[in-house]
Amino acid sequence: MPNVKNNVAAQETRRKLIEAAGEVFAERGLHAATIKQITDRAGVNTAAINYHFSDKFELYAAVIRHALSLTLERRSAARTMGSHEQQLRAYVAEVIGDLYDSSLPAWRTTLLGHELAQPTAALDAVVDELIRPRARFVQSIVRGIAGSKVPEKQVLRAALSVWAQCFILVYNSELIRRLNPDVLRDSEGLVEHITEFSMAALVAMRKRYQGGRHRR
Amino acid sequence: MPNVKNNVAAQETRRKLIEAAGEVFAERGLHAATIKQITDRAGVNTAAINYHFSDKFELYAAVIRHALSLTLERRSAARTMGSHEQQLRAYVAEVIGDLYDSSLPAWRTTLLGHELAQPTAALDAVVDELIRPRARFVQSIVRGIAGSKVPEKQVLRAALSVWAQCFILVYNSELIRRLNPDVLRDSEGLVEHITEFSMAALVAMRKRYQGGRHRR
Amino acid sequence: MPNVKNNVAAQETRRKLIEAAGEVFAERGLHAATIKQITDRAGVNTAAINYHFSDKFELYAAVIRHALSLTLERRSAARTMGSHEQQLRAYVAEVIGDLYDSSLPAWRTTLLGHELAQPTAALDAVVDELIRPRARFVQSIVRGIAGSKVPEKQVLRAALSVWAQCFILVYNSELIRRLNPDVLRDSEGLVEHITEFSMAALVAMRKRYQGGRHRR
Amino acid sequence: MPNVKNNVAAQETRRKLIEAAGEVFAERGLHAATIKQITDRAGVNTAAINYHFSDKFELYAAVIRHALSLTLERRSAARTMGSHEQQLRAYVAEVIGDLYDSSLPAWRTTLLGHELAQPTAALDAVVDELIRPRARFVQSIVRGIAGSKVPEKQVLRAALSVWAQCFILVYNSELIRRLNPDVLRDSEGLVEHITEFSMAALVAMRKRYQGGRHRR
DNA sequence: AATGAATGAGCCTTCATTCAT
DNA sequence: GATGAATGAAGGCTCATTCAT
Repeated sequence: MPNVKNNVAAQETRRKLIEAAGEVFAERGLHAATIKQITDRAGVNTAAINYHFSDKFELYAAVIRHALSLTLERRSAARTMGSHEQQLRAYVAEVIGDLYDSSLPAWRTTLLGHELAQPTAALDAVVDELIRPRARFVQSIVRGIAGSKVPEKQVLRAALSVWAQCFILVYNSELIRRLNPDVLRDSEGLVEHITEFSMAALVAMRKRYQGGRHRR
Repeated sequence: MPNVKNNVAAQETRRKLIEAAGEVFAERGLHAATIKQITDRAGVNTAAINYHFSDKFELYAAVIRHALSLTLERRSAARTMGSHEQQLRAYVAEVIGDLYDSSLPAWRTTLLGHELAQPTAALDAVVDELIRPRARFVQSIVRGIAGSKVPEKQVLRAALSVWAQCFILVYNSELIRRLNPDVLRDSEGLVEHITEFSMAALVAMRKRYQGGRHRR
Repeated sequence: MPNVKNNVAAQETRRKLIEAAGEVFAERGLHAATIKQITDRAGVNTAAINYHFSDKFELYAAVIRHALSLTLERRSAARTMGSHEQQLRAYVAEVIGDLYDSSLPAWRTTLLGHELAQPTAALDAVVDELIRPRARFVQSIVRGIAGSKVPEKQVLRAALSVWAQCFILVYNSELIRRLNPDVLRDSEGLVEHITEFSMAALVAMRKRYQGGRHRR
Repeated sequence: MPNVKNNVAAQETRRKLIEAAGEVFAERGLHAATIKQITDRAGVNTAAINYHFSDKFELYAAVIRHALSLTLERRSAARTMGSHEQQLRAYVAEVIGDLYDSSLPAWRTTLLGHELAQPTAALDAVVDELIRPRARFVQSIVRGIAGSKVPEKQVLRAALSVWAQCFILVYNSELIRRLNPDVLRDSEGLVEHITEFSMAALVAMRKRYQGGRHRR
């Protein structure tokens, strides 16, 4: 039977390690980060990683899982209610809001961005649990707005167009910051813009396919 | 001073090293890639890297520069001619065409994608020479389409929306392939979609700001 | 001062540790065996070894002492009775019987064999308490059979010849098993063979030195 | 095409490493020996082991192979000539002579003794190339002396008796030295003793089975 | 220009041991 | 008496780099 008090201390050590590892992995990447950098930042001994996570890669996987759970917890309950436009706006707000939620560690999106660019074995979980469901959700909204006349292929492309505008901001925010830091300052303006930009395009798409007047 | 024959051989060795390094860096990333993997693939001795590039990082920088030059050479002369819509279409085609040009090494966009996600000192060159000019060019097209009434802030956001749709496909193609491989099959369809989607949104934006009827 | 109940539990833990350690040390050797392997097999906590034996080497010494005591307990009372040949047979049976006594743990002879091949500080006890007394005893039997005319040097050599035949079987049984597994199947036949083989040689030696006809 | 001069230097480094490793492995055993102890004694860098032998275990295997080849080279050409007794004497002299050949490194038999007591993956080669052929050869000599009437089972046991007397001296010489150092002083006396002791026993065995007077 | 050999620095990991409970 | 947690020391190995040729 585990000692309760020690168990609490152990959980605290795990937490400190994951936090420190998240920062270091985000700064340097999986390979360039060293165990010593992580344990120094966490204020524990090097061997603690082996004790709590077996090895460096298992720690990395735990960090990714943690980053994932933090992001998933933000899922808005309100995003399936209201008009299509309201749903779209809610979704965009949810995704972009990730960037501005100061209660979440800043390394989270950076680290997931790395993982998406340079997949390790941990990628599958990220895609399956985070990316794909969001992409699917966008597809359903797009279908709702564009109407049933638009062929599936076009819906997929349009969903990609919508999703890309959000994805770029979250997972390539460092690049955006370099290109155009001002654009990130106004979170609500961004949400509004992406929603209107996409709505206009989707409504036009709907019209194009209404009454068989579509070109292709 | 090296004689001509040796110089030719040396150039050939450099070329082989850059080619091999491009592949290995794209597969594993800067830190995880080892010099031995690169020299083995290039069929040369380990010491050759230090001889030709002084160290591993210089080789990496040379590879990035090479990838950059290959991409920049594709710049279409036609993209500044014709109507705004034609210009937009030409631009989208140019960027997306990167992915489908089989005369270029496949590791090129992957490697640049890594660099954008996990910047090294080489990032500045990539942003300055490749990304920023393209972003600026998109802004000018967007301004042309949206008209002078639209505030600069909105133009920047709209340019981001257009640019994001292309960027995602090129520099996160591996992710797109996982999510929805079919969408990448039809290059021309993609170009057409992005152009129409963006045109519709931009035209709507123009209209919204015409005659002072705009909301914000 | 520990109470009785705990003391009994403590003795049980010690016993389990020695048993488990015997097996693991026999399988892997002193250095390759790890404390975790031992405590896992014993079903106790890692710290138990330090608590009961202060350190790994003390545990090893305790295991050797235990193996020694198990072997010494087998000493046959009958081996000093009867004719010289009977004594010899009794001795050979006693030593070889070690291998076939299923009430003893199998790791015992293996472990002692390791210790003899790669001495640690524990070797002295093994030689002093187990090996040397047996070697001396063989010498006395050989002297009894060969008679007083045979010079001491020859008796020592002959004792070595007798002792070697038994020693090999017990402490290199794994090697014998690889070379000729059948020979180990018939314990009684082995005892009989070694006795007869040695008796014939010793009797011949006695004859050679009788009446001053010896060569050297 | 490898540079000849460097190649010679590389061979010299390999030789120094094997020599040093032989000593250290013999002193401490495979696991207790450290790479640093070996490279320090060889006067080379730690990484040299990786460069020349991949890893510690491959070095160990190379050392065992080297020890084996040194021992095998001593195989006497004369041992299959002359009478059975002469053959037996030649064989015993060959095996025991191993111990007294000062041109051979002293760690050789110690190391092989360790390997026989605590087999690693390298054991197979030792048994197959060194031990088994010698055991077979002893069997053939024993058969020659004992005659065709003696059943195979008895020949195998007798060969074991002969072989054990030599084996003990060579591969447990450290133990013998502790028990009775004098006996090792006179190499020729030992050879003579083992030959005569065994001959007497084998001749007696032959007689016992002649004319069907044997007991079992 | 090119290469085989060698090296120093550093990394991940293991392990026996200790500490607090 | 027993244990979960933590740690310091050390080991094997990898790797970029350098050196001599």
